[in-house]
Amino acid sequence: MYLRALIGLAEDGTTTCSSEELAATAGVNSAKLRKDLSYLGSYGTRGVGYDVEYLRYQIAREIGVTHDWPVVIVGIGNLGHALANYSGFRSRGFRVVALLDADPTRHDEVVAGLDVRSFEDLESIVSDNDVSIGVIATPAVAAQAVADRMVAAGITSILNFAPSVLAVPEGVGVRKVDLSIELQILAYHEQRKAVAPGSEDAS
Amino acid sequence: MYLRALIGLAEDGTTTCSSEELAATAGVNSAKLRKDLSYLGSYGTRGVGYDVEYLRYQIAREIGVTHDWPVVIVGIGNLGHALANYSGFRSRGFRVVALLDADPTRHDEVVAGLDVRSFEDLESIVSDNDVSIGVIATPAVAAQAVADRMVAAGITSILNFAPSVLAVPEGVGVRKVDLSIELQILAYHEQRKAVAPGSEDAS
DNA sequence: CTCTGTGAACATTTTCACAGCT
DNA sequence: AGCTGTGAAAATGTTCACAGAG
Repeated sequence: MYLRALIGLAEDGTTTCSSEELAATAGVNSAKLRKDLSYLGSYGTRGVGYDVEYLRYQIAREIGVTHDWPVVIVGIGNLGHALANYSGFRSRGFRVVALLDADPTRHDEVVAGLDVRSFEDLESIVSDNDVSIGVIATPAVAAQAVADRMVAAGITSILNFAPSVLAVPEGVGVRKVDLSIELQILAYHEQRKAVAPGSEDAS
Repeated sequence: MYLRALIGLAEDGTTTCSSEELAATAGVNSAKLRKDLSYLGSYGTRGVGYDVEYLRYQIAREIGVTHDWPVVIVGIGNLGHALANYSGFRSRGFRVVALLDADPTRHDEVVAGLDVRSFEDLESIVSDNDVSIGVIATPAVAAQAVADRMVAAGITSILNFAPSVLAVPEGVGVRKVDLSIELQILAYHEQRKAVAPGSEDAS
């Protein structure tokens, strides 16, 4: 979040910023921002603030986005399509090296300049491109099998868009994005507003 | 999460479950699950567990997904496309009533059985369908303007996929989904593994 | 005099552990 | 006997408030 905020400031031509400004841009409290950044080291200047470019580089280095990470996407339905075309990945240091789908009728398609390949090619793609991050955009029923195969092929981080909890071995990282849960959270607050109008936060 | 886990159990024919089982399905600790559910009331039976259907209904009622929520999606690029077609919304009580895009060349298109309409129609659509939830899938630069217009039209909850922090009035709920941040978190853990192999969690 | 970096205070979340219901 | 519901404890996260650097 801070990295993105810094990139935004840099694009606006800002060279220096205070914790207050950066916190506002990122949408957090300035004390929290300073505490968070303090864990990385002392990259600010007292009485002045932070140098945007310098801090940006330090954060990028810390979180490991100074070099490209090759990524494979499995499941080229609507969501896989969108992910393959999502420019935010490329601009943030991720390079989609392959799109895989179990459905052979999709293997003709070219999406985002890559042709959709067979899921059978997973192992060779992973070893050839040294891939350690996989994205699952399949239906829920297929997700666990895809994850197992990814892990067997040597992938150690999985971003899961399927609405299912994945069981993976120790040492494999999984993050889940569930679009409908986000909407349900909004609906919950909507309902509360309707029932008891008054105190409500905007987070 | 618990609701989804319960739906999964119900589909498998399970009629009763313990906090241990449900927690495992949802991927959390059983004590946490019991504490969470206790805030809703005492819907379990000591010595037995929870009735799947009963608990499912109680949670659905609590979070407000017993009736349909009309939703509008603004920005029908790749992501908007995917969201419009995402079956998870419909099955979880959300009904996409309109797809809007500022680009007139897209107004011919029919996506997911709905035709893409002009962003100018926002106000009438919101009032005609009593919409209180809006989804922003536009580029970052357009997001704030779209949000402002949504709020003016009467929308009080926004799901934002654009990588920008939205400023909204008190009382308007915003949730943000940033796909590249999730990948960055995985990359961070990958880098840590490479540097200092050993203790690593699989969350 | 301004703004960072940080110990200490405060707040929230998670887990433990067990009383008590069925 | 088995499992929920829940106080109390532990862990974690956030904010305050100020010493001290520039």
